[in-house]
Amino acid sequence: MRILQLHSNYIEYKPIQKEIAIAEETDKETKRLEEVVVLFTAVEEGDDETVAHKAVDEVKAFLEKLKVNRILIYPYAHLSSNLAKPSEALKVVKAMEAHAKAQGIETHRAPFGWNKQFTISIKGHPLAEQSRIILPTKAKKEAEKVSEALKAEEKLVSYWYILQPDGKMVPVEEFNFKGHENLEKFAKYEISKVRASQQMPPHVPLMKRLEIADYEAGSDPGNIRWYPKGRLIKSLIEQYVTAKVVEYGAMEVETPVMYDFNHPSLADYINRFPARQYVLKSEDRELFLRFAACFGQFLMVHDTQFSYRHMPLRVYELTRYSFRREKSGEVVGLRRLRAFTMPDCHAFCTDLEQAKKEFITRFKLCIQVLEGIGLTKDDYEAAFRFTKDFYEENKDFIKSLAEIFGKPVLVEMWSEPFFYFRLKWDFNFVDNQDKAAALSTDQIDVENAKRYEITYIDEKGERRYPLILHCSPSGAVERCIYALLEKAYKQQQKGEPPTLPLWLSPTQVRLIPMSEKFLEHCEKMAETLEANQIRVDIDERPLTIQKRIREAEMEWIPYIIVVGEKELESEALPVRDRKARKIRKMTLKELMDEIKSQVQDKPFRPLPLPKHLSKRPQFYG
RNA sequence: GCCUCGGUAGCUCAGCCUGGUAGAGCAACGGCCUUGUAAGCCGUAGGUCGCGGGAUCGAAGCCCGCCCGAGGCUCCA
Repeated sequence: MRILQLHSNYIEYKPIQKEIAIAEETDKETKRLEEVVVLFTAVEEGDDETVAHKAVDEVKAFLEKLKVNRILIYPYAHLSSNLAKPSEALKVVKAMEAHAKAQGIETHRAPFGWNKQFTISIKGHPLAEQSRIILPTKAKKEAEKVSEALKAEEKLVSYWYILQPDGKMVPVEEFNFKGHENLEKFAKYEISKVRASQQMPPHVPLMKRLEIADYEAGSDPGNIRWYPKGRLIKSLIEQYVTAKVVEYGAMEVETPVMYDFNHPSLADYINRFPARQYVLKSEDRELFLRFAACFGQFLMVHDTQFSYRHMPLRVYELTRYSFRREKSGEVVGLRRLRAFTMPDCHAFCTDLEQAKKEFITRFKLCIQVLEGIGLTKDDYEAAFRFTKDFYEENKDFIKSLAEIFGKPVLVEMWSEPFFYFRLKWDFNFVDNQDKAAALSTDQIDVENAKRYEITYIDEKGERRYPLILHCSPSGAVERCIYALLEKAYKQQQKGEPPTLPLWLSPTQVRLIPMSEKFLEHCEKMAETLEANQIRVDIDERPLTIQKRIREAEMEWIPYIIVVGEKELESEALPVRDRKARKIRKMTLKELMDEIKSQVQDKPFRPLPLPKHLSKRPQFYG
């Protein structure tokens, strides 16, 4: 809303003719007001009652200064190029009038929708002429864009159970959680939303101190800056997940990050997905940033020729980025971001039988992927979510999933379908604040093929709609890193040294020469290690050994070797092994074999920083 | 988004209540030390006290608004 506020000796105005259909009724008499503050007001798109109140409140504060208590609200479109619809504008203007009257201000209002003639005399004092811009509080503006799914979710009724590996389903309040403390925390988090956090999430100081990632104040909250070490870790996980999904049989593609809000299939889908979007304007279009890879892939497959012979048809994209405009109070560290990297893999299946089979393949794939990243079943809990109907018809199938998982699973059952899927599972990491965050997930989608007009040709030559499985095999990559850091912190709380998996450690081996004399020997060792695809660096700074050891330990470096006189003479190196918490005598060859055996099936990238510590900048602290 | 708390040197923080010359440790930089497995010593430099406004002779400090972060609420594919 824009207001031109004029402290006037008098104003005279006269309605001449109606400009729009919804113009208010009025007589065409000349009106005159004296000693009045005139508010020429333009109502803009997105303005609402709250804005009207805010505007009046601001004006009121001003009136008190001027010691005036008479206003004229004068609708005046020419102040803005982004006007609200007349019907909305009239509502807002009326809200201003009502609120001003309620505040005890003598309030007059010129009719809305008329072409008017006016004469005004403005007082000359410094405060007589002012302009104001009142913006809607963000909440209100967003409320207009909240999807139907979000609204539906508010009304959603869930029934909670624990599904045991043997297939028995027990109401959650009857389940004995002994030995399943993590599941208990997860269930509480999901159901009662109770949590007892006194501290800030430990991964946040860790991600900063380890120079992995940090907040970027120059962006929107939840958009993260990645330092070289973090970029390496993230990149390795990205490569790993992609390799596993390709191995499973998916075709990797790339699709746009932004889409037309008014595209018919998309607009409809957005309303079935419980998330908020970033919206941006470009020329006359309203675009939104994707929150998953579904759009691009569906639009692509819509144009694809395929039959039952090609199915299940598997399409994959690593979205860098997916955007979700989470509530600001929810965005935290690497747990919940507004821009994140998510592998998203869809499988188009002929029928429920094929979908179920594929679902099981992917379920196993996800367990494997997380394991590779460094998260075992002990680190996360599973939730299965489905409609009652689906469960009744597919009991054995759901039981078989629980059996594969091998641990009790939290079940959320809905009496009616609210979303576009009928069955969904997710793996959830429970962190040091007892909060849960979903990692891998898969869903059976029964709606979107129709919505996007995706069809395949069946054995009889007829067009049919496939079922679509949506899977993120690892969940957001940032969230995996969050889970690894939180897990490391848990280790530390138990008195163990915190570690990252060896294949993700930015430095795998650090060499510390006793003095310059031994630098050359270190260089040779480093060359050998590098030739074997091991990330090695050399701390040749003129600091004490103790200090350099300490810093290497604080960086969580898995292997540290001090090189001095003895190492020139002997093959046996004193390797400080972080995990074993001791110095192990071994040859370089033995060390290399040990490392290779641990990282063999994982991708490799070279050291992301200068090899020599003396050449290395400090990104944080 | 709401409520509460916080934002002071690159980092961690003191100073704020009770207004009057901006502090420490770590890091950086310069030097000494030449080191055998988690902090050696001395020195130098480093600050729009988050941003904007207000009251005051005078603001890091008091008042108001905004931005960012944290905890809680809410929400969570």
